Order: sequence, then structure tokens, then C-alpha cells
Amino acid sequence: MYDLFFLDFNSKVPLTQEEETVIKQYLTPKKLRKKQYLLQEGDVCKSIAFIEKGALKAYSVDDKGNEHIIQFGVERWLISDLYSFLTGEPATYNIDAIEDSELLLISKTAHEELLQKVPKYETYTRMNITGAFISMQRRLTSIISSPLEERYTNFAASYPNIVQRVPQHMIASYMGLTPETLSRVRQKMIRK
Amino acid sequence: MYDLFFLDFNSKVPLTQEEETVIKQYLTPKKLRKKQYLLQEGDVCKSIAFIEKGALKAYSVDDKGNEHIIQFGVERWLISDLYSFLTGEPATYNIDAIEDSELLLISKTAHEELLQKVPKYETYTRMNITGAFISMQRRLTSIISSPLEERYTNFAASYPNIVQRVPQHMIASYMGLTPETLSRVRQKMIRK
DNA sequence: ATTTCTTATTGATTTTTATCAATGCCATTT
DNA sequence: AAATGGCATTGATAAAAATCAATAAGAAAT
Repeated sequence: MYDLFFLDFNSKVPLTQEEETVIKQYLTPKKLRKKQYLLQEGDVCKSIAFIEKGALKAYSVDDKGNEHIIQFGVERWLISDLYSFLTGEPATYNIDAIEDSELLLISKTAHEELLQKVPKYETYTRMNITGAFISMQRRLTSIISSPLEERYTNFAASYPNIVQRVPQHMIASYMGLTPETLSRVRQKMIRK
Repeated sequence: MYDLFFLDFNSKVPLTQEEETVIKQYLTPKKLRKKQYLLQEGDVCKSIAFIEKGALKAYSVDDKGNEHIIQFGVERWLISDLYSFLTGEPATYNIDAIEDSELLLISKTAHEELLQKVPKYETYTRMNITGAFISMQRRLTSIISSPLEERYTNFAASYPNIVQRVPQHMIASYMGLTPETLSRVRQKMIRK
């Protein structure tokens, strides 16, 4: 249940056995069935979730009821509404499970105590957020500067596992397109 | 010359006098004239820059020679090609000065030694990157989910100083639009 | 087994945005 | 004072994407 988390942690910041034991005490396992919410817009985000198994999406919903996916999460990734988590403000995103999932939750108090007590946890956090920043910057660059086909190609090349596991209309949402448009872009590409 | 930097640092993580002295030794002041490069695509990004004065932009250039601005930076902000800085890979962004600017540079070795020697520097870094992540996430959400007018309104409300200081065609670039389109969007809004 | 739901595709049409081209303004330089 | 370059606006047209609507295939539920 904790395997992937510590695999990931150790790959970034090697831990002693004692440190692992301390950290483990702050983690709360949670299982989520497909379509269940981890977080609903308007609630305060109480935790950061490490994904041991499964797939989730974070998204906002506009006036017309359309979902706009801001982030996918699969094994070894973290998912959260970080702004709500850190400030205690109501969440602007929803998070739910695309597949049955197994998570490790880090609550606000756990997060704060870990930052205090385990210096390596701060390093781990810094590395995670840095990685997330860089990949989001890539995504943004691609959106503002690349033609559609290239954007899809890039995405598919960067996240082949997501393209396989997730329905196309969600990919379209993630790219800021309608499902119809993405379908047509793919047809064009296939014809080549 | 160092005032803003330590003002910002102390507001996030209070420092002792000794710590300030240590950190100061790792900072290199640099002045940049309008239009001068801090970084050119293809070069390795050698530093993170804290902006004491002025304004800069980070951008990529596409096949047709169009600039796509990924980030603006003004006083109290950091600017860099973080991926290049951290990995040593060639930069994919250019960074240059929109106005005459004064910077404090943190080199790679300075960054690494500071992370080692001054725990508060790691905290400061973590807070900075977290803030950058959250605002970029907002920007991305706005791009994939809001109509154009709203996006411009949001941007202008969030960064009034940038709207004032920076030519409109750069704002358009930042929003992923042509200057003509942004001009028309603004006309529509004014008429209301 | 059949019904329901989700998903993907396709076509016709409208809306949005980009492109191309021209103009005028203002600030700076000469 | 005239010339230059950077910038914003406007118009006409083309291209891209959204919308609306219909169909069909597959998976899941009853």
C-alpha cells in the first residue's frame, strides 16, 4: 500500500528506515471507486493525495456545465487543489476518480508537522512542486505557441499511458478543445 | 540594491542578520538595458534572477518568428528558465528586458550551496515555486475554460501594473492571441 | 437478452480568431 | 522640422474551432 510512495520518495531523497517509519505515520490510506469525489468545488481541500493506484482528474466546471480538466493524476503522482489546501479557501476545482483508485492522503497538519520535523520532506515537496511547475510550463507553452496537431502529438508522446487509459473527450477537455475538434484532428493525423 | 530581495525574503521567511550576510554573498547584481538579453534560447540558463527594478519577459519563438510570452517579471519576482537551470540542458526560452532593469543573480552553485547551508533558503525557494505554480495554474484554467473577454478582465484585474507598463501586443502574446484580436476584444469591452 | 449509458465519429452551419493590408499616432532620433 | 520605428486600430477575407444534430459501436447495468 505504501510501496510506490516510498519508492518515489527514495528516488528523489533517500530516507533512513527511521525516517520512513515517522513519515508513514502521517499518511492515511484511502480507496476511491470510479466516479467518486476526492474533492468538490466549494469545499476546503483537506489533503494532498499521492496516487498508489488508479487515475483521477482535477477540473473546473463552467456556467454551461462543461468540465475543464486542469490536471490528470495516475500512479506516482500527487493530486490536490493546492491553493485551497494551503490557504483554507474553498476549492475551485473538483477532483474525482476516473478509475478505482488507492491513495495516500497527507492532511494539512501532517504536511505542516512533516515540514517541521523532517527536513527531507521539505526537499521532497520542493522537488515535486518544481517538477509540476516545469511540466505545466511546458503545457502552457505548447498551448500558446503550437498548432493543434503538434499539441496533440506532444501530449501523446509525453503521456502515452494517459492517452491509453483516459477517454478522448477528457483529453480534449484537458487540451481546451471540444471532443469533436479533437476527433477531427486525430482523423487528419491518421490519414497521413 | 538588495533591499527588495530581503524585504521579500523576510516577508516569507524571517532571517537573522547573520543569515542575511551569508546569503548576500551569493548574490550577483546585474543591470540590463531595455531590449538586452538575460538569456538566449540554446544557451544554458546559468542563473535565477530576482528583479529589483524593471521588467522582463520570458518567451519562445516559433517557426514563423513569432514571440510567445510565457512569463512577465517585474519588481519582486523571479525569472529564469528553470528547466534549463536545473538540468543544464539548453534553454528553450529567451529572456530579455522590457525596461532598463536591475537584477540579483543566483548562480547554480550559489543555489546549491544555499540549499545546503541555509535551510531557510530552501523554504523560501519552496514558497516561491509554490506561488508560481498556483498562479500559472490559474492562468491555465482561465485559458482552457473562460471566454476571451473574461480572460482579459481577469488578467487586467490580477496584474494591473503589467497592463499599464507593457505594450498591448505583448499582453496579446501572453494570452496566446494576435494583437488584432486583443485590440478588438478591448473595443467590445469599452463599448459596454 | 435487452436496455441504458458512455463514447466516438461525421456532417452542416455558425462563430470565433487569424491573416493580410492599410492607416494614423506618438515618441525618439536625426 | 523631418524622418523613423514601434504601436494600436480598423477593414476585408480566410482559416480554425465551436455548436448543433444525428448515428453508431461498445461497455455496463438490469
